[in-house]
Amino acid sequence: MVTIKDMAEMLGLSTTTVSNVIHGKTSEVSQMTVQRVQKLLAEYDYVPNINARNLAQNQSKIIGLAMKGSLHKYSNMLLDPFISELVGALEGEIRKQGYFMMLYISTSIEEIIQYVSSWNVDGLIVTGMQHDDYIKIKHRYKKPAVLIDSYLSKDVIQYANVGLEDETGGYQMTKYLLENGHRNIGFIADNMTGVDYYRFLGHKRALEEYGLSTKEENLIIIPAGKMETQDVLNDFYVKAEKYSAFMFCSDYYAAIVLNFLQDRGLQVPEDISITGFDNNYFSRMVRPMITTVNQDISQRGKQAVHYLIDLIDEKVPKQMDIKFPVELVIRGSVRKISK
Amino acid sequence: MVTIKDMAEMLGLSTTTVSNVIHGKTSEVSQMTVQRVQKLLAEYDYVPNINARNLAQNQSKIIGLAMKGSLHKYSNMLLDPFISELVGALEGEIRKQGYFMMLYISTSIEEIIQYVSSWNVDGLIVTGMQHDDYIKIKHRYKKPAVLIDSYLSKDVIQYANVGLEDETGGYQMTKYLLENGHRNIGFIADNMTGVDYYRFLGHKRALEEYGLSTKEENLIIIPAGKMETQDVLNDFYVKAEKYSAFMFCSDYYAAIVLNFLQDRGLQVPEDISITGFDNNYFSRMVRPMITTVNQDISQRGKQAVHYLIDLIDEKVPKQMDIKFPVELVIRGSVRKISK
DNA sequence: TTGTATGCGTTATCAG
DNA sequence: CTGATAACGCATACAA
Repeated sequence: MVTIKDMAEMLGLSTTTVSNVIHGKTSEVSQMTVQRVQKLLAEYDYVPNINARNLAQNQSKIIGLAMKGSLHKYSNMLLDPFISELVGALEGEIRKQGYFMMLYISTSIEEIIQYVSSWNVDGLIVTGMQHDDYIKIKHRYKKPAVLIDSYLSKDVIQYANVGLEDETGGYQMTKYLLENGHRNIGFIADNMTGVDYYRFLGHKRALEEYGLSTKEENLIIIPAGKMETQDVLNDFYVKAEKYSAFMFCSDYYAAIVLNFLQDRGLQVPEDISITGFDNNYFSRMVRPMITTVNQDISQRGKQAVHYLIDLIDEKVPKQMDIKFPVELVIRGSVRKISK
Repeated sequence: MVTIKDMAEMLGLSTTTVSNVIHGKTSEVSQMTVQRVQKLLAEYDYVPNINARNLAQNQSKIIGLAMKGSLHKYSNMLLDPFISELVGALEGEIRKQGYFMMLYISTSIEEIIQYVSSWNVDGLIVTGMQHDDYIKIKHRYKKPAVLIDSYLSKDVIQYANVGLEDETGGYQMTKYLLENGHRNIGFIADNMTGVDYYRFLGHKRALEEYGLSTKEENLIIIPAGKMETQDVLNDFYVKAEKYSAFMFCSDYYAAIVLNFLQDRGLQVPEDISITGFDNNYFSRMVRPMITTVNQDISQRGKQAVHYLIDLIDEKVPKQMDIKFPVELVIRGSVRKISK
């Protein structure tokens, strides 16, 4: 590993001059030396030591991606296509902008904060976190951060968030079901915070427009990671009697249940209608394809990275809350009920 | 950001002593001071600066994951479930072992080498690379590396590889098809190097055991990224006439084609049999579920990380080539042809 | 146009 | 048991 000092000695120059050439500050160096230095640089495959550079400049060129892992610890979060698409999109954009991405997945916020501080991360993208967690982070991590899919109240804290029109998505999908004659709709989520809660609010609003109220029993919460268990799936088979449609908060869950029910002999949409959310390949891979709500994850990932870098460069206000649009994608998993 | 120096001053101690306490070298420090230091450490949320530590120790605690990206640059590699499961598994294990993962995806080996050297990465996991690329890396990166799914010749260079019984997988699947009466089998891959080539060799061996030879036209190579284009898919529809089975090198491709053909009115397996490779959720999500070859990606990822860390600790030989077993998973996408 | 000197935060050597 | 001091590689303010 050849260093600036090595080069300088070989050339009989100072490290300053070599460093200047490396950084293209050629206005301060004579043509001759520039050429001599560059030649040697290439010859020896000089590569800067990032640790040293970061230490000297008090930066890191790292953008951290903080994710609070789910509780069942044996899970691999990247199996969720929403997460993997997001991570891939973020990674690509971060590298394109000359930064590096480091993943900080942990069930403990404290641990995440430690890592992030330790690496002196220049900026943070935070996903899957709600109020309390984010307050904790803000308390100890003072550099820029951009949230993805968080719902916080502006009164409490300044934040930048790249979100989605979740409420609208829930509303549109429910309205579509209602228009198709459905009156007994089961709404399924694995939590009632953040994103899913707002989708539920949209659901509720649509029902109310039709003079219907949300019965408690129609809200079905399945703990994360339990959807693929036999008990839960069997229960859906039983419930399919009672409902005319199941409305899921993710294509993933929708696809699993759709397959299970059809394997058990029910027909979608003839016996039961099913809808998803996300429009990822799960919704396209099953038959019938699932009617769902489209969101452009890659676009949102890019936006988050851009905003974060602008924040790092102090070119942009600290408070920002953008909601990306959603769009109903009608496919074959919903039946039209005639009176 | 509080530093060791700050703490030392506050306590009227030297940085050495504080550093010793931090590292649990308490045998060299009096009980009293240990306690005083630890109290302050906790009080001020002391977090070490990793850049400084790495610089001083000439290490990084980073394990790099080098992936040569495919040529069509707008793609997000993590959309491939094989990649995302692998990345997730590696990430989890790396963190568990006290290291951090950094992703280096690029179409240019030179760029990857630069990044890796620059960050002074302690060890490298290399995936999707064949002979020439790896030689280049070895030439400039002198620290430990573990390959995943590479086929190199031992004569040329020492390497550690975590592979799969690809040849056996190709053999078993083909034999299964032959036993079920199939004689016109199309073998589909997106390249003929590495993994897919060995699967093909197994395919060939099984055919030969049955006294059949591999006709050139039965080997169908679809350029990566083209599988989902209409032209290619239509072509499979036409080809379905001629073959009784399509044997794919990945569940991903198998699932896409299976859905397309059924949407066009063919029946799987009645009209055409289809097999996959990997046993990931693509093979389970479609109907009929796809007969495939199982591999345990997470297990392999873990193994790779363990071996790499042992290599870093110099506990293990530099040459290693392990092949994980495969297993036929019989499901419903292959028809039995009676004479 | 080039060089000197210093600091970034930590670890490690060696002396007290 | 504790403390000076140097070293890691680079960037930069300031001098020459």
